[in-house]
Amino acid sequence: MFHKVLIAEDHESSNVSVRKTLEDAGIALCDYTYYCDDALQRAQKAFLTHEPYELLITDLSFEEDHRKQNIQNGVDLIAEIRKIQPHIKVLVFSVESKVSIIHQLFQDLDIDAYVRKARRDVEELKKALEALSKGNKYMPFALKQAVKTQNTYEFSEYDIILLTQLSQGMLQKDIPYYLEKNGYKPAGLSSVEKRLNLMRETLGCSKNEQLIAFCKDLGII
Amino acid sequence: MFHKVLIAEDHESSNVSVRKTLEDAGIALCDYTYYCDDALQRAQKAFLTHEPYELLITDLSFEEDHRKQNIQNGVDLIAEIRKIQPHIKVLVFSVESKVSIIHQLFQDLDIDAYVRKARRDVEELKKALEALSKGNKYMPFALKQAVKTQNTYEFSEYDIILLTQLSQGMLQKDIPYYLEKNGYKPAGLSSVEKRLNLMRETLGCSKNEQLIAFCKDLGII
DNA sequence: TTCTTCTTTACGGTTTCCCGTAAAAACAGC
DNA sequence: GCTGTTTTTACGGGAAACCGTAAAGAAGAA
Repeated sequence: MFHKVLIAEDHESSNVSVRKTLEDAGIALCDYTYYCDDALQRAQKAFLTHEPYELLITDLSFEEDHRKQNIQNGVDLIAEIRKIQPHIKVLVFSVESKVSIIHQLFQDLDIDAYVRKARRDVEELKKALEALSKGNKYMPFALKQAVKTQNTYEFSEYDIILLTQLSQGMLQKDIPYYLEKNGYKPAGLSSVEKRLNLMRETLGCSKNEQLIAFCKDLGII
Repeated sequence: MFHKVLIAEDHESSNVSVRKTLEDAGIALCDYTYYCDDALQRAQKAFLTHEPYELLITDLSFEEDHRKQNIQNGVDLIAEIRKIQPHIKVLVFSVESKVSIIHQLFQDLDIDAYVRKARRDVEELKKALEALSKGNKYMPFALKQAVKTQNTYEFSEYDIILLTQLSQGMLQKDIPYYLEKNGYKPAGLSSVEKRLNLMRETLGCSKNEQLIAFCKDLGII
């Protein structure tokens, strides 16, 4: 089992639970922070004093408040800590449920475990710790419970620009001008129409209003 | 301070933290459930044996899983428990941050406290318990401020029907038929147009897409 | 280069939406 | 009953969106 663990989690209630879980698992030395910058600082210090953390447990989203932060989310935090300590194990603990996003964490950041904040999350945390301490990865429900809906459509940056502008009240016919001014291509009205049509078609939306509502629900815009 | 508290919270980690917070506050008798139906059942039983709960702490959203539930969210749970025990105090503990939704909880369900899952949530829980035990309500600071500055526009049931239908892809011109079929008045297309126009005007939206996005953000639809 | 293929744009017809005006209906008070 | 007010509906012109098709352009391969 691990000896020295670092927790980065802004929600106090989650932070407490993670700590308690580690305690129950017999991990005595566990430090915690509510901000990414603090976490990085602690990791740096621990590494320099030759007492590095073996495991980082972090959330993905951190809320902004009065304290200005350089690092504002878990992904960046992981990247920064890995720069100074490439082989630290990482467990991500978050509410995120989109398979594609979780998959990216394993693929791009090479994280070691993902536990979703959900009904049995403490139980899962324990299992994940178990697996990690044995040198295994832990990616539980990720591929099993394929998240609901046929959200197979991949929204491009271009799509999101269109949706954002629409949702901010820009007329469709004015979007070409906006696109051109900001250097996005294609900029023709027909292209805009075609793209919107494709999105509606793919997602089974008959009108733009429905499309906007759908994307709002997905948190894309 | 309270003597008997019931917790309904599906996330195990949050559930644990709330329990620990109550414990620290010296509340010995605290039961917890991960499902709404279980919570209702316990409340019923406690009430019938003349040992009712004094306080309900509940989340708003409960995730579905293999266990089919009659009650699927905190709002319904509160309503059901209040049917049998109208004066039970209620503290809602949720990630919801939309002012309009929280405001509705106080207004329509007459809840006694709201604590948002966030950076200092355990601290806030303690304060809320303190306030409640003294017979006070506990509102997040942001809400008190926002109550005044909140957009004065009151969404009627009729408005929400229009917005909902639009967001589900119904053509504007088909809405009169729908309204008439379901007995809503007025049902004329002009009335629909006028109402939508008023909403856009009042909320500073130039297009329906923007209106839908706005209302999605507010959590109205 | 030329040819092919794919992407982007331009254009026209149709539908839907937007908005103003006016008629019709509902409602209140007398 | 009548009269004035408000709400609802009907209608019509113009703008925007929608949709199909065809032309223009870009990219790649021979």
